[in-house]
Amino acid sequence: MATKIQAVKGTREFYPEQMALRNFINDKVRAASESFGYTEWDAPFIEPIALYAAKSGEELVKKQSFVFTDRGGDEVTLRPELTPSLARMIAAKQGELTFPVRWWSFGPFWRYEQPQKGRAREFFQWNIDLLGADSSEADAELIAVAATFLRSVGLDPARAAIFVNDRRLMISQFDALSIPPEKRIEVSNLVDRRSKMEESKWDASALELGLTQSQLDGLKSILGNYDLWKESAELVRLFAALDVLGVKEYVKFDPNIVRGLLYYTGTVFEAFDVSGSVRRAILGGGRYDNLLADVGGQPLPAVGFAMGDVVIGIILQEAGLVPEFSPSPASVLVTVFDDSLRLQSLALTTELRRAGINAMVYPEPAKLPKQFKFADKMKMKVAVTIGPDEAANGQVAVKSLRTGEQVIVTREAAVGTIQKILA
RNA sequence: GCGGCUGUAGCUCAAUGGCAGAGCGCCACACUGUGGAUGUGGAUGUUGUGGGUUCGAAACCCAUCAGCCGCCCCA
Repeated sequence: MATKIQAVKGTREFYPEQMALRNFINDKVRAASESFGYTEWDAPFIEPIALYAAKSGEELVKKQSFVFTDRGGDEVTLRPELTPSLARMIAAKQGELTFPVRWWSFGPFWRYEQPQKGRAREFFQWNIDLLGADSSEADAELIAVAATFLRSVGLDPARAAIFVNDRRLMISQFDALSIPPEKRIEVSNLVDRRSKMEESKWDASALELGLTQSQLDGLKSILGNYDLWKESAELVRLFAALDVLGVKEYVKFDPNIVRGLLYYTGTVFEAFDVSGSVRRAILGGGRYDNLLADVGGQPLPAVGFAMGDVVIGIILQEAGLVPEFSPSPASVLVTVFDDSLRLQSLALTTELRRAGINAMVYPEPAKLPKQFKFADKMKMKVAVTIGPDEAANGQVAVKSLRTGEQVIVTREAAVGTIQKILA
């Protein structure tokens, strides 16, 4: 008995309809990236686990990686993120690359997580980074790329928004409250969780962390102050740049955005669907000026972000923004009337292909209703028939499946007639 | 890794311990040279999987797998 082997937990099978969505996202990602002058690149899909041990955080390495020992005895993992590979590849050619470097990538990643809506163990991720510039305008450019993508897929500012903050600003505010430097990470993590917790519980956690009541009050007033960006020279410059980049309506300052990753040093941002059912970030990123030096390269400022395909895919489907799926890339079906005429149908199909038309021929003689039903289900636009009458007169029957109109034309005029219908 | 909910026809779901069903879809025919509409007929299945309780289990119990929700983490 054949045993059914299931797909691995947390993976997705891409039937043609899902593949079309993946390609749609990929196409828009490419267009947004290239419109700002970014070049496509990629890294290996398997990497030494040690690559992530340095900077990615224990959670990611110990609990969320697909680790295994290869036949040579080396510990390797399916890549859980791209940035460490980027840092290595940049560092290796730091002397010969032309900076600033603008690179983007769209490829598969794996994380051993509990799968649920918006989260899979195997997913595709867009990464885009600008290395070698530390200006607010560089930060603004990445945010503008993100906004350009959101706009290009049809998500308007009422539906999707990018929230921005700056870690430098938050640190100066923490300092003003006399929050000790060693508590910054814990306080940041607490800020990160605030939107998911009840206020009283959140207050209690803050006090448990060792904050005084007046520090807590001060922190809450910071997190409620949406004009705080005016105190940051960097953010003032950033918003001025976003204005002339034409994406200001997508971007809002939010002091509650801090992001979990350790390596961010300045601007941080996250995009959310503000009206749908998915409560997860669409994309997230920021400035990470220390990473290159941390992996052994020369110090190099950098800014970038990443977007997974799962959340954006759900949002696009919910919003009805996915283009209608076309079951076949062929727009023309050539029917096969009977056994004696099948070669004529094959020959005509070949002619259509040589004229640049995607065309398929029914693979065997069958009742015409069956063949027409097939063409209809495949959403093809034209059905062509060569029956005994047409064959005897050197003609073909060309039917537009959209209008239902059929014309009999000479064999020589067939290609031109079909081209006219498809135009 | 932890806690909860769910799993029945291709899909959406019904059947609360007593013969496993409906709608949609699918196939055939009406229609031997033409799709969408309509009508008539037909097939759906190891009730996720394995065990247990019971005269009898889709239902109750245990285990396991998967999906979903939450925690953790994050794209």
